[in-house]
Amino acid sequence: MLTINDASKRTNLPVKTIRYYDEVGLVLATGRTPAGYRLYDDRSCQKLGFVQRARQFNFSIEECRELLSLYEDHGRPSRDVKKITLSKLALLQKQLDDLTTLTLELQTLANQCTGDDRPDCPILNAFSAGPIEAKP
Amino acid sequence: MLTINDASKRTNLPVKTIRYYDEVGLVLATGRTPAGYRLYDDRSCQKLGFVQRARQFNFSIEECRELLSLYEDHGRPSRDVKKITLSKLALLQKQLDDLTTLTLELQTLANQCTGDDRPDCPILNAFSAGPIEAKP
DNA sequence: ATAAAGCCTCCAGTAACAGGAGGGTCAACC
DNA sequence: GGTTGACCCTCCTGTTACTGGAGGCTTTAT
Repeated sequence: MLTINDASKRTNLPVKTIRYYDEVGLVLATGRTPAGYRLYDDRSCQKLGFVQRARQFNFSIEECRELLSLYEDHGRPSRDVKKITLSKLALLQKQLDDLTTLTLELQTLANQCTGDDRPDCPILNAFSAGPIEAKP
Repeated sequence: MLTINDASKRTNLPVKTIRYYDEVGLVLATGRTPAGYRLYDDRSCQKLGFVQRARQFNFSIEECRELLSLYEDHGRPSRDVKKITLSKLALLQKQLDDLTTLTLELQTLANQCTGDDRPDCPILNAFSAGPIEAKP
């Protein structure tokens, strides 16, 4: 059995985060010492790692909870997991598109700006006037 | 002079948001009626629009404050604005890269998953095992 | 006169933790 | 046996940029 610090070292998750996951019931501590110290075993460390990777994929805590329960249930059809994943993927795709547009527009503005002592600035002009048209 | 509702209609910002910007001192109401109603003029509406567009470019409230003060100061060198913009651009680029990698990896996993009744699922396997290698 | 719409302030909640205060516990060392 | 130092605990606050709602004026229209 590992202390929270050992579990932290094994998973590379901050102690605070592990405590938080316990608090919200996402990954519960396996047990407690008589003094109240949290204890973790291999299985719970594995779950912590699972959550960590899912979080890196932008899955929310609630989505992680869902994935984890599917992960725990060995009879579940892979269809369920794929469905969640695909909807998350669609969301990521939209974020990606938005961010790309944003970056392009801002880049256009930065290119147009001389960046010298003169006060005239296309960036501020664009912000004060309205939506931006990016030139290719 | 416009009421907060009129300003909201003109800028397409929610009333709550305009009130919030006043509260944090980002765009102050021009004045108040004897009854305490906020009033906005053309200039403040223009500032609201400015902030709205800057926010769409992922500038934080604090960054908006900075940009707004540069915007207000007509003698400022465009260098200052460009500097802020470029550092923001670098940040956006990193977000973009991360998101791209993420999307690719998740897509790879989704493709590998049959999504049927069988319980075997590459997505969950990957999450439980460790980092993912995307196959081209 | 009254009803509806609009305005106000203040409070709570959101996501996912991070930081810190105040205090108990454990192992080692002298 | 005492004491340091590293850990651990809970509880509280703060973060970002709002959103929603309660309770209560004010204005406008009928």
